[in-house]
Amino acid sequence: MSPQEQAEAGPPTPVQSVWTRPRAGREQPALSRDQIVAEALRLLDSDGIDALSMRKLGTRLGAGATSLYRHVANKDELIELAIDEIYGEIEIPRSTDPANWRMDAAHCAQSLRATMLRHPWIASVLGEMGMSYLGPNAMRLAEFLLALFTRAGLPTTEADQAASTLVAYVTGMATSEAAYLNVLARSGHTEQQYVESLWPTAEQAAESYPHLREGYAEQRGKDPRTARDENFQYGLDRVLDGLETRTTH
Amino acid sequence: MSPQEQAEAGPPTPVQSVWTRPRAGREQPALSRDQIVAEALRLLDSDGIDALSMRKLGTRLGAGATSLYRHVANKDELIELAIDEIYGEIEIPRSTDPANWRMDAAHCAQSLRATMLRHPWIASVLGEMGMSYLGPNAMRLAEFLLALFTRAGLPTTEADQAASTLVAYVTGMATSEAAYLNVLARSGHTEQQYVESLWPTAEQAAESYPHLREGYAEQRGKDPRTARDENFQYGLDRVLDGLETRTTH
DNA sequence: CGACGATGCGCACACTGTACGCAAGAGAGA
DNA sequence: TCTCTCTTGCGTACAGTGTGCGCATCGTCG
Repeated sequence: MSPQEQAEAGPPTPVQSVWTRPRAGREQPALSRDQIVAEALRLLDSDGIDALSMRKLGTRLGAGATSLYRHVANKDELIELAIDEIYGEIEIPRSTDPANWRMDAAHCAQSLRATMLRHPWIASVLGEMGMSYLGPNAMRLAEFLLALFTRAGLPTTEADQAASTLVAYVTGMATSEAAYLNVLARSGHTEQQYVESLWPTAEQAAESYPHLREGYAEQRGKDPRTARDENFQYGLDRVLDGLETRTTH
Repeated sequence: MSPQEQAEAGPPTPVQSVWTRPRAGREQPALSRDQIVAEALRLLDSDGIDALSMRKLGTRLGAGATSLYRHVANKDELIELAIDEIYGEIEIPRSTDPANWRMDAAHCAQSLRATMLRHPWIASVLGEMGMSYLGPNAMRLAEFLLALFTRAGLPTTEADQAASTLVAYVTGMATSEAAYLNVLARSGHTEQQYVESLWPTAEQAAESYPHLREGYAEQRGKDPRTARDENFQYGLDRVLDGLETRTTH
C-alpha cells in the first residue's frame, strides 16, 4: 500500500504490490493423500464420474490442480484409491461358525451390492481398473470369502472358485443396477417417474418379442425399487444353492 | 485451369486457383452409420477404449471429425451402437427342446463370455450405458433366455429373474476378466509373462492373509488362460445347478 | 545462518467432444 | 435447362481435459 514499498520493489523486478505478491506463510491446510481421496469420493458420490476432474478437485481443496500430483501419481491411481476406500465399507461378518457359512456369505453379498449402489459411479470404472483387487480392503474381502468357503468344506482351489462365482454374480447384478441408477440420476426424475417415462420406448422395442412383452407386462405394476431387491435376492439364493451342493454343510 | 476461369472469378471473390478450390465432385465414399460403427469397432478392438476419438475415427474414414455427427447423435450413442453390434455376435442356439435347456443356456453363456473377451473394451463402458439393453441384438438375447427358462418350467416373473441371474454371473465374471485383459494388453507382454511379473507384488500384498497366500500358491503352476476357463466353467455349473432346483426339468 | 528436501502452483502442450454456420452436391419441379 | 430445397461434409472455435516442467516457497536440520 505505502508508496515506500512500491519504491523498494524498483524497476528491475516487475512491480509487485502487496496485493499481487503471494501472501506470506502457507495458510491452506496442507494437502494429504487421505484428504484428496476423501474429497474425490464426495465429488464422485454427489456428481458422478464425469464430474471428477483434477482441476475441480483441486479447487474444492483450495489448491491448484497440479498440486494433487505431489500426493497421487495420476488420476487412475486416485480412482483406484477411491475404489478401495469403498471396499472398506463392505460389512464382513466376524462369525467363524462353519454352519453359518450361507448366512454369512449372503450378508456379505448384500453389503457388497448395497455399497456399490451407494456409489454407483463405481460401475463406470470397474472395467478399467485391473489392479483394484490388490488394495488392502479388497484383499480383506477376498480373504474373508476364501476362509468362509474353506470352513464350509471346500478345498483351497474350489473355495477360490466359489468366492469368484459369488463376487461375479453380485458385481454383475450391481453393475447393471448402478448403470441404471447413473442414467436415472442424470435424468433428474424419481425412479417411479423415470420408469414410467420409459415404458412406451421399451414396449415399442419389445414389440416383436412375445416373451419380453409378457415379462414387461408382469412387472408393470410393481414398485421398481423392491422389484430390484427381489430380483437380486432370487439370484443370490440360486447361486448359494448351487454352491451348497459342493459344501459339506 | 484455363486463364479464362480465373478471369471469370474476378476480384470480388478472393482469388481461388485450382489448388485452393476444393476439387469438384465428392470423391470420398459417402459416410454411413454402418460404416462408422464398423470402423469404430475395428479401432476399439485393436487399440482399446482410450484410442477411440471422433477425430481419429474421422481420419480413418477419410472424413472430418464433425462429419460423423450427421450420422450419429454423439459419441455415447456411437458406443451404444457398437455394443449392440457386438451383442449380435453371441451365438443363440435355435433348439426348442425343453429337455436341453441347461445345455442351451450353457452354450449361450459361454458365447456371451467369449464375445466379451474378444472385445474387452466393452468392460469399460457397460457400467455407463444404461440403455444398451434396448438394442435389437440385446433384446434378441433376452428374449431367447426368457423363452428358454419359460420352457424349462418357470413362470414368467421367475424366468426373468433366472435370466438376469445367469447374465449377471457371466457379465460379472467376464467384466473382471476383460479388465484384466485390458491392462494386460497395455503392458505389451504375453499373459504368462505378465502373470509372472505380477507374482512378487501380489504375494507381498497378500502377506498377512493366510488363505489368500495359499490360494496364490495353489495357482502358481497353472496356465493362467486355462485356469480362467475352468473358473468360469465352475461358476457357470454352480449357477445352473442353483437354477435347476427350480425348474421342472 | 545456510542448505536442503518437500510441497504448492502457474504455464504450456496436446488433445478431447461437439455447436455452429457455410458450401457444395443431389434430386425435384417448372 | 434453371432454380429451389434438402442432405451431407467440413473448417473453425470453445470450453474443457490430464499432466510434464520449472520456479517459488515452506519447514527442518546442521
